[in-house]
Amino acid sequence: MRKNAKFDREQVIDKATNLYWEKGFHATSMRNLQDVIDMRPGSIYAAFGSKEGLFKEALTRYTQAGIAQLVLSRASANSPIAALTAFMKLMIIENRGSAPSAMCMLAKTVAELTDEHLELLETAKQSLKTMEHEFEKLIIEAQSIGEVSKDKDAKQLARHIQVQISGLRTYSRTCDDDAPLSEMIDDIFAHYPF
Amino acid sequence: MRKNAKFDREQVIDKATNLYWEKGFHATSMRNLQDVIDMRPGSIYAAFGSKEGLFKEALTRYTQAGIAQLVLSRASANSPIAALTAFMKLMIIENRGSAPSAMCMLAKTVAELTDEHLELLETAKQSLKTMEHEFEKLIIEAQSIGEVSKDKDAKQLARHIQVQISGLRTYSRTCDDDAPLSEMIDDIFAHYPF
DNA sequence: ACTAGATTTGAACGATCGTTCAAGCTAAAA
DNA sequence: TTTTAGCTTGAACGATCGTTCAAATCTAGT
Repeated sequence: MRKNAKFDREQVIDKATNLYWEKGFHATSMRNLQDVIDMRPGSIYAAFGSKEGLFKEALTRYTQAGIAQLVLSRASANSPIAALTAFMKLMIIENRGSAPSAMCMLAKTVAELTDEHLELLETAKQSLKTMEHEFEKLIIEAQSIGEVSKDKDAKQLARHIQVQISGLRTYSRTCDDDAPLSEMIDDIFAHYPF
Repeated sequence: MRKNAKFDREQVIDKATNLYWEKGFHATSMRNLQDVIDMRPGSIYAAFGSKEGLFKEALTRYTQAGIAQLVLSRASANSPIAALTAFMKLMIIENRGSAPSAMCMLAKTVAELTDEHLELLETAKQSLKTMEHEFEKLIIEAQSIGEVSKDKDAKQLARHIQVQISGLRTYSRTCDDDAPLSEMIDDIFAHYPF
């Protein structure tokens, strides 16, 4: 006993996440993963159980990274709404070229998977709800400092943001021009329901 | 020659479209398709060339059906905006249970595919642009009858609708409740940018 | 240095993938 | 009725799929 795994679990999950994010669940083969994370099948199955198991960890990792990025955006912004704006521009515009996919991995997953992979589907749905709740917390903060009216329903506003992100990231796949995207993001917080 | 194909090409493409729409390109196997459309591989390849060829025809068929539905909505509505509202409620809420997927097949395709299937990806992107243009035509009609201000940019409004549809259909995958969806659709045309 | 137990390796499994094609069938033309 | 050209059939192809496991390797504890 006592022999510890020699691979860096976090690094491996990161690489797997990027591949899954780029190609989707079905188009990613275990052999693709073997190459990218530089592990042999036996080790992968010992560590993660199955292709689904590794994907599930990738979803979790992706969600944690998303929340961390939102926290980071809040830290470097002057207000909650400024943070949300910066976060959206980062996800939708700035990272468009460098990220594995312009799509949100969670949205891409709920779009791709069916009941055939119910557990993964539910995990992705739950993660989207988690992100929505993080948006809601920022909106409540905005209300507490008077940046957003207390008359508004924070849940409704959070839902609105979630819809806009999904819509804009899908739309960004069909247009190369950044300008309308940036304009639309600014408009979100300048008009109803804000 | 003289011997005609005995299968009904339109019916076959319809069935293939529904299967591709439900499962996506990669998760749909030629054997799944063989079962659903009741043709043997040789006939399928003679008629459509490849899995990609059949998918391309499915995308085209799906787009034509979408446009036809929009025309139908316009015919039974009193105004262009009422038509757009009805169309969105139909796509996003009413057909949610009966359609192969809650997602738009075009959005699902641009989310799933990468440059590895460039031709299909471009076809789907183009079809989304086509739908957006159809929305624009309805908005211009709305402007001509005074339902929408002529000061507004029809292209911008059409883009806005496209984003809302993608966003709402993705969101509808994560929530079972129809009420917020219906409310959000009504809100689109009651507030900025309309 | 030796042992023991965990990890890693990579060949191999049966299943399924997209696709092909020779043979059989069918129906219009002769 | 025979011919003939196009359509249909389904077995089969090589490739690749997700996964397994016995053997080799490694390292902490003695």
